[in-house]
Amino acid sequence: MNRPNSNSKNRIQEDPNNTSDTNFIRQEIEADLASGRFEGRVHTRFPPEPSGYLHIGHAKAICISYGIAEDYNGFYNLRFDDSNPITEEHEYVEAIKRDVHWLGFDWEDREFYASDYFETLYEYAIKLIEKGKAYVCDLTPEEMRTYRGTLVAPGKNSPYRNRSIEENLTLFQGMRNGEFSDGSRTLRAKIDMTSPNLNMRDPVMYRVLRAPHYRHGNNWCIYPTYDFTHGQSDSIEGITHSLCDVQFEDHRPLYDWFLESLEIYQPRQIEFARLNLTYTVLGKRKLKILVEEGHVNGWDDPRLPTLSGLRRRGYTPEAIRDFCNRIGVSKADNLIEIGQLEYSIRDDQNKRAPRVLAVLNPVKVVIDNYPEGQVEMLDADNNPEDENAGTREIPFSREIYIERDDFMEDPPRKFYRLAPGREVRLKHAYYITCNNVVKDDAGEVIEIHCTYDPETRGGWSDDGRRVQGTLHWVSAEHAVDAEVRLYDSLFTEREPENAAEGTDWIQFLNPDSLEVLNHCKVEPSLVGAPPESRYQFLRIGYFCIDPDTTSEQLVFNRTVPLRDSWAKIQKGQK
RNA sequence: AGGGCGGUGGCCAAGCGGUAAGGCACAGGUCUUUGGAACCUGCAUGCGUAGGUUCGAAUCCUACCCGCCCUGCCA
Repeated sequence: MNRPNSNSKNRIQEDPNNTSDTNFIRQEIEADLASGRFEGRVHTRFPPEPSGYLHIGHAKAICISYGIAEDYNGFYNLRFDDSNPITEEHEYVEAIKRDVHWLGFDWEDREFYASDYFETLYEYAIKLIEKGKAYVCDLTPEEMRTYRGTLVAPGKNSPYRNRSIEENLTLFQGMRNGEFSDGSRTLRAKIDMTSPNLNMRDPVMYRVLRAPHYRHGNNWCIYPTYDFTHGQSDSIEGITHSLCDVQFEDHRPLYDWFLESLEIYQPRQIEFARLNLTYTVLGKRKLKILVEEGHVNGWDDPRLPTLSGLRRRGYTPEAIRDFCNRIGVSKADNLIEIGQLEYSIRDDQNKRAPRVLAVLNPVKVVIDNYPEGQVEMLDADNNPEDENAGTREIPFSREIYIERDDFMEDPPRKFYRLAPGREVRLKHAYYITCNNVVKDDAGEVIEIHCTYDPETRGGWSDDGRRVQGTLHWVSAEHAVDAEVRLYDSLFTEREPENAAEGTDWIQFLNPDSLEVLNHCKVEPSLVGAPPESRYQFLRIGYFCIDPDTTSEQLVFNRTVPLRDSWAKIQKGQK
């Protein structure tokens, strides 16, 4: 990792869009740096449990923890908090690593697993028993709940709380040796059953659980709880700043109690608010339900806010990091509008995505005065926002497809597109004027007849003539068929989880979140593009090649539509 | 109800006793071979409420109101 860095922080502070440069966490870290609290070190970590895929909320956490380590010239670890063998799988480890790398972060050789600390944790537990600070308890789960008390009533001491150190040592060894049945005994911290902080009411440190661990097989039949694992893991790794969700704020006294009782190195935990997004759900359990109950097609369904879903949808890591920088960091509850995320990908793709012509809902146009059989290759710039993007050639011929929405027989005011008697520009090609239309028996327009002006090649007119509209098109003879998947929000409610008292969020799934269009017409240059290639379909939106694409069939995902002020005008007219 | 943490424009978010940054959204406008982009303009006499301290308060004090989290041998 680069050492002294005097520039990266300044670079960030110069970016007016970045609100993270002055956030309260950085202020605390700077105070620690100034006071020499951690000998000037900054060492953070991202501690996922491998029981699901990463989502945009994790991206926020990663950007905060890793971004801070980078900016203060420190280090960051990736640690899997894998202390519950029931829910964890190796598949998730791989998926998480892939996503973190994809986001653009490299933890180098600092990849750790809490489960690798099991032996140390076991020794820590014995140390607490020896200090009289932990005891083996025989209460059943139900009994323990009763003894714990309530939010307003204090708990009462377990009848097993005063076992001798010797007996506790023997019993705990017995737990490890498999002498007791699952759930029959626990090791508990001896703290204070009357504490107003429920986490301090003699929390469980170890449970008996005969389940194979994905990394350690059947080596263990007792597993430490998260509370007894997390803080010590940070300590073992020499983390200076443990940045986490505000939900762990009242666990901090417990972590500190363990660390102080164990007399081991103590990191500083700082909490921030988790991300919430409109029209979706974030939260491992809910996402898992969507995937496992088949409401979506896997963890990488483009409608999901998972990183793999966003990737498949066409989001770039740069756009996601930009989003995370823009939303800032605080402790206040928040609900970010999905439009904020969309802004970041549009901004990113506007600068980078090659423009191509594609017609999603085609209607044929015949240019009556264009020579039959003639084909011209026309120059088209690949990206007007990028002067280095170059140009390509696209074929033009007598019959083309245009968007059905770009023609109206009886247009309203402000409709700048094709209509009988109207002249419009075909992007990169010619001006055409509509003469008449052919309809089928149902009255639907099936063919639009036009004439073109040969003097307007390239889309220019020397006589100063102005046309109101510019249409995208594709030569019928050269067009390639494609499947295009249009996505809308996964939920119909802004806050599916809070939409109605006592209702199930799943009922707010949007039945129209996926619309598949077949026989869309795209320009031939798109043949052979690899998955994840991203384009702007001119005048429509940003699209990305889906991995379902074969040599026979192109499949595109719509990442996000272009902003559409015509749609707004239409809405206002209704 | 006990504890913890929050409350600055529609959504985020700076602000740290000297008179409300910025982004998204929205509304106008300029420009335009994408109704895109870019550019310009507008958008909190107000910081949960009520008092108080002060020459001066979003910032300090007091009380109250509202929201979120905590009663897994999940993380």
